Amino acid sequence: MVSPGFHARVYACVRVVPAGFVTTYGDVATVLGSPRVARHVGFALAALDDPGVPWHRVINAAGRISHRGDLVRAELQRRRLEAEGLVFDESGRLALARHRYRFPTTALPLSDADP
DNA sequence: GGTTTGACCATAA
DNA sequence: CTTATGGCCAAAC
Repeated sequence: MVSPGFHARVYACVRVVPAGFVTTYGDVATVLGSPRVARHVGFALAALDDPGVPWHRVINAAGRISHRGDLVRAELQRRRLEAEGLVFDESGRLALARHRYRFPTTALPLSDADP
């Protein structure tokens, strides 16, 4: 992969998140190098067509599921997260502080080029 | 090619 | 707690 598109990088990051943990759009964007492209992380996942990518482990900074109208997707996401042991509180949020996955500072699947 | 759009985020009121 | 606003930048049109 010599010319990784933005989507491909998003998928690579999400693929790293282990089961039982979650990450946020902003975190993924930050790991990719720009904390301001959080929207594109969601945009990339919206166009996702790879069952190997655990898209359900990506939530927003508030610890809630971003459905943006698609409640069906949100319910599926919540179900998958609960199946991995995550627990939502009464407000529909989950303990981000406990389950947030920390991306390694090195050895990320983005090392296609050196800064 | 410019314009629109978005599974967001931080801040302010 | 909620709503409003500005910013951001890669795809789709």
